[in-house]
Amino acid sequence: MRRDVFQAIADPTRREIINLIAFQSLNLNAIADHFDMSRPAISQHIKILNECGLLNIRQDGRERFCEMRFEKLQEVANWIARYQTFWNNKLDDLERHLNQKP
Amino acid sequence: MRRDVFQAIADPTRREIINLIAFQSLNLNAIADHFDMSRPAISQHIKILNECGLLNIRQDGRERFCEMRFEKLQEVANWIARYQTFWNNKLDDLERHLNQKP
DNA sequence: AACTTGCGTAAGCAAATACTTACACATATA
DNA sequence: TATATGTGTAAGTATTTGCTTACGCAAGTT
Repeated sequence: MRRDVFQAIADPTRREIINLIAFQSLNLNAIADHFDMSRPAISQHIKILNECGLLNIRQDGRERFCEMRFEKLQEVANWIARYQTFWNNKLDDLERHLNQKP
Repeated sequence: MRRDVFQAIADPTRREIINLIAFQSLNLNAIADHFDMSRPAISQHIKILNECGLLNIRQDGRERFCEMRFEKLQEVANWIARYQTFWNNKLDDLERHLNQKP
């Protein structure tokens, strides 16, 4: 059972959940209300997001509030950024080449 | 059968392939040599990467060279950037708060 | 104390995934 | 022409995934 960020954000439902809690923390039922899916299904998705560090769960009485953790998403951004730099330079070179006076 | 970038980069082997061709285009066998896996397996991974637009295939005689296409990876970066902005502001606010003179 | 609410988890299941081997086929080389 | 090389694809398979329903349990409410 792989459990990394790339795997976690591969699922559209989980990306939706991230989108929901990114700007406000919500409890599990509030999240589940947004989906045409059983509550346990959402519970399992949240478990996965939690296990790979994309969210924190704050217990408040019988409710559990999901709070986004951005650092892990940043890891993905960093992975992409490696190529981004190289690619931007390549595009710059191309542009310079095209702008060369004949 | 879903076929989007998030799904494509979820697999570690495919991320490795991206890493290999990001800086130099390689033919299929050259890519397959890097893995403890059958050539057809790699062929299938490349098919997926191709179908979701992460690479181009340039035919040269009997060889097929895989060339990275960065734009699709950029889509993932953009998705993350939405939260990045929000999150950075939050961190800035926190920092300002901590730096406040008492 | 009984009931409601919010949730986790187990069991079951269909579909997807990531491989394998076997084969086909075009392109180069002898 | 015969052979080697580079590759795609089909079929088979074990494992993983994403759901479901059923149940249990602790925290609040009556």
